[in-house]
Amino acid sequence: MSGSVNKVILIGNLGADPEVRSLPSGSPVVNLRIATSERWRDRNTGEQRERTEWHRVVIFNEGLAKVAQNYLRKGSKVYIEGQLQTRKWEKDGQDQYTTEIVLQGFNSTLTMLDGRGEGSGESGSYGNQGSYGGSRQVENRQRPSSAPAFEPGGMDDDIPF
Amino acid sequence: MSGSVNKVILIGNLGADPEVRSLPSGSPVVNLRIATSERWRDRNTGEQRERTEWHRVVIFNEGLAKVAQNYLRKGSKVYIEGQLQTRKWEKDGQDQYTTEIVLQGFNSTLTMLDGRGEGSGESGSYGNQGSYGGSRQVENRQRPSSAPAFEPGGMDDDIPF
Amino acid sequence: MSGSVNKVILIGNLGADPEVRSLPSGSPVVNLRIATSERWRDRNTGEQRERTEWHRVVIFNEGLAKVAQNYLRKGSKVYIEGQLQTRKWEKDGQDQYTTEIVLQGFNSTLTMLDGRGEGSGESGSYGNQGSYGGSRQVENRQRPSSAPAFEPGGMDDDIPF
Amino acid sequence: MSGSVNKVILIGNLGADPEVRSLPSGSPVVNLRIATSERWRDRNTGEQRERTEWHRVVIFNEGLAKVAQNYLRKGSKVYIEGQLQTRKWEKDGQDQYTTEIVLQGFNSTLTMLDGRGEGSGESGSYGNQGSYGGSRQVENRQRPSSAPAFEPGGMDDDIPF
DNA sequence: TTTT
DNA sequence: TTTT
Repeated sequence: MSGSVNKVILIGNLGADPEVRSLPSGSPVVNLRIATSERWRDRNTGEQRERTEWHRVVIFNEGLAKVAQNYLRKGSKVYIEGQLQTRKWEKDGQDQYTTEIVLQGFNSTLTMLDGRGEGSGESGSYGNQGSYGGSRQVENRQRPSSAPAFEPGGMDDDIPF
Repeated sequence: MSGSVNKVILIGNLGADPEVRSLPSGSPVVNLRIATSERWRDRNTGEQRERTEWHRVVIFNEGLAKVAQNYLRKGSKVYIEGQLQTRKWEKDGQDQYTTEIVLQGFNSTLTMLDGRGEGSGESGSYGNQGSYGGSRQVENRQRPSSAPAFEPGGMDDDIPF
Repeated sequence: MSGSVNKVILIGNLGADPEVRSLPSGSPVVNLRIATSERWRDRNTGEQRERTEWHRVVIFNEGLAKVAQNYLRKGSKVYIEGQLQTRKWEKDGQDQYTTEIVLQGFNSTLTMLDGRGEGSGESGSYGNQGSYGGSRQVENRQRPSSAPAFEPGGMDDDIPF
Repeated sequence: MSGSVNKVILIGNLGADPEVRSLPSGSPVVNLRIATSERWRDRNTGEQRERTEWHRVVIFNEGLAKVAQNYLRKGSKVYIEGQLQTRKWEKDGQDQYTTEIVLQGFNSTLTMLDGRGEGSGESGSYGNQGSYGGSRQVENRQRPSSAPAFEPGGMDDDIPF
């Protein structure tokens, strides 16, 4: 089927430092554990309630994997855009299924929302968020850099809006 | 943690008719199986490849549950907005985890993208999409119906844009 | 037409303190100016480039309007979900059009992404982000608070995933 | 500023055939007019109300521009993901501003939601939606085509979910 | 100017 | 007019 969309948008905090592996090809793959929480007041008891959801994020996109590896730490707050994938594996001869948010290729995004990588503390130096945004966009950007993005006029030249 | 977002957006087709259950409270709960697919050309072999992903959707929102029950069928194309939740259950004494897209409360959406409910054929009469969009929005809409949504002016009254 | 979606998602910073007005009904309306920026490296010159986009946000949703009024300040970073609306007005007898991101009713969201309301400094006490998330969700939440959200089982009871 | 997001998601119908122009560089640029509508029941009068919003979409992304040019017609239903940009122009010596949804570079999407290109009728042959999805993804896809996307295991090898 |  |  074409005409389908599979998109996940998360804003949350890392529950642990990123975990880095390598594909046989040498490409880095980064796994993140991200928590999102919601709070609400119970309608019956009136008390404050909270629910935390944990998400598995897998980054295949090389540029984003490097960003994650270099700038994210336990506690970092991130914005993520990826897609849902469920994979099957076995445990004691029994099928298991794991659903992950995959960042791969176009239409994947990772943006740091704190400039500090606050959290674990034992982090070392991993720069600021600016260097990442730039590097990622370099590889995907397509607008001709020398031409203006828009020219006056458009669909209705006389009454352009 | 506050300041988090957990959002899933899907456009896909139902792999089966909706499955309706009832909560102890009598509220309907609807389960959907939705397929999203992507196609691409293999970089090495040049051949066309396709991957289909199956998603579990659970609708707790009563208005949306009724829409799903009444208007969706196997093959229906839908737009869905919900959130990720993973629940734990047991099988043969072993923990299992299932991740679902939950439509519940505010910020959940379900929109039919075909006016026919094409697919199974044995569908019977389940109306058109218009009746749903209306009914759902009735219960959530908040703009005072008699007042204009906007008045001229705003942050910079003289140079409003 | 049914079957349509109109959604804007922004993460950016307020360029000024929120501007609060009141509808004839007494309901508060809050206007925000939000900046989003992107940086990239120019393909030809290799130099760093930046583009900032300014957005007009209008909050009709009462709960979110109060949050904005109480907790946001110039410089605050926010996540916003709303919809596009263009309104027409006149200036010197000439039609003008202004496009805004409207937060109104269901499917609107405003989330603070910094816990401090940093920015202007002369802010006074406007609490932490947690108090907002809760209050908003109170008015929209629908899951019965006493019942478990999920029961084991689902569409395929034996092979639940 | 880094750490910002500027995203628009639309599902709507074309109010007119796509309008194709060319940049000085020869790259095609396509303008679309897209309508989104919402219906609700007036709380006071109880009558059905409808509001249609018209959006200007500008496609700079070459692959998506070709898809739009070849497969979209007046009446076509599309899913669009782009970003907001407001540009300034002059009319009778007075500043005017136009806000558009721009599809450009990574993180832009255009998906046909009807397989027919229904609408104008005088369309000629513009294939099916499949050919587009493929071609677009070819140019952006990054997963190594020969390697499995996932290997069993992950962050917690023993308790993988 | 679309669509239902 | 924000932010880095």
